[in-house]
Amino acid sequence: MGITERRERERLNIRNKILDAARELFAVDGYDAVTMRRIADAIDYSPTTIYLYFKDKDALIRELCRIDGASLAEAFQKVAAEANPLQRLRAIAKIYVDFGIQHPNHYRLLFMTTRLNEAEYLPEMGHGNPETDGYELLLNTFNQAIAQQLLLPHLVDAHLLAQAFWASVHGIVAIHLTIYGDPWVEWRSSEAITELTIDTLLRGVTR
Amino acid sequence: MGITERRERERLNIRNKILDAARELFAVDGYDAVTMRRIADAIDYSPTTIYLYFKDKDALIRELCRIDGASLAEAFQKVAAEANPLQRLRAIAKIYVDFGIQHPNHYRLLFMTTRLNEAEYLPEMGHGNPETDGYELLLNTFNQAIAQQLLLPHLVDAHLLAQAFWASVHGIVAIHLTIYGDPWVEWRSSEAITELTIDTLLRGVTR
DNA sequence: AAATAAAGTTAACGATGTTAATTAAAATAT
DNA sequence: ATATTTTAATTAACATCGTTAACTTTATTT
Repeated sequence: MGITERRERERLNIRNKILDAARELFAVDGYDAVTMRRIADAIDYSPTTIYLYFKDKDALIRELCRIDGASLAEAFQKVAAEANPLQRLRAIAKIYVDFGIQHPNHYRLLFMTTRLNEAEYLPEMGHGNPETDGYELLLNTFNQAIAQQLLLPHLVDAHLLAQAFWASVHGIVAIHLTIYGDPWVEWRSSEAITELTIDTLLRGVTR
Repeated sequence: MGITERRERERLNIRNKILDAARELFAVDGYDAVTMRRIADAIDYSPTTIYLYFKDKDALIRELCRIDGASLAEAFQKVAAEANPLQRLRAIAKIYVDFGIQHPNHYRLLFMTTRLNEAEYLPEMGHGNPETDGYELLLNTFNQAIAQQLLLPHLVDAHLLAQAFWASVHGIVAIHLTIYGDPWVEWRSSEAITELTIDTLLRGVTR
């Protein structure tokens, strides 16, 4: 059955060519700059061919971000080895902010847009996914911090803690990707903001 | 000269009708749902008439948000009366989050999109503008907190403090307007997240 | 009443995502 | 080997969008 295998291989090949062409446009100029016709031009296929490999533009770019988000998921995996929960929180924040700043358009799609049909994406939301993995890691870390009695005694809800922590770090990235640079603010560096935020949060949450 | 006055009045009238029609579409369904043709339909004018009153769609909706953002600017004005800087920070955060949750599409445009031609909008960025006013208020508040020696002695940069604070609060809203509700997270209420965040930040920043 | 200025409309352009109908290519069956 | 069927890809077209240019109507001024 080498014949169906080859076809599968060819199919995957074209699919990857589409993804690569889309990535080049997307990473630099964002969602709107990726048009079906420009992708098609880049790979010398007709625009409609893309629909044989992806349901629509949204599915294509979501897949792109899911794949490229693996680097974030990996970084999260690595940092899971850090024994000290509080140190791990620091590392998570840093990883997260770095990813957002270095992959602005990926970040925008992953964390700054509403998924229109949530139910459709639920199946892919298992392990290996940067969104779910990141939250899981954060949750575990806070649970351990609670278990090790590092936090103030009234702080017992790991979900609440994780979501507050996430919101703060997300805010740093989100601001960096939108209003950062607007001339009516004397901006400090995102690194400085991150550092102050983490210091403050950890100080505010520990005994 | 009652004639030019009346014309001015009529002109303003139509302008407002455009804004009202646009607001109805925008507030409920967001930027993309506002099309020139739908606005035109709603007010019984041709689509191109709108261009006699606004440079383009972006200018129209930005003006809309500037106007409606006045409620936020006013709320900020009121809270400026609060004497205690730390209490004022609490109030600012609450006002900010409330506005974002109650006017999601306005918030999206004001704080979650990049202004394409920054320079063009600089003139309107004076007083009465929710963005600049809010930041100014935040900055003043931190400066007072520093002056009153309420903060840790090494915290002397009001800009840095304001930006970190803003980022955290913005993150709460931003998450609420995008991934909040995604079923792979056991969400806590935005009020709870806000409260924990403010408590933690204030505890982390004060002596 | 004629000339001028202003306001508004119609028609059209160039994009975009996407679907339906059609053709080309490849694999399978006779 | 040839005919048939399945698969892959393309062409043509649609609906919608923001926007511009040319034209028409209405109001004001001379």
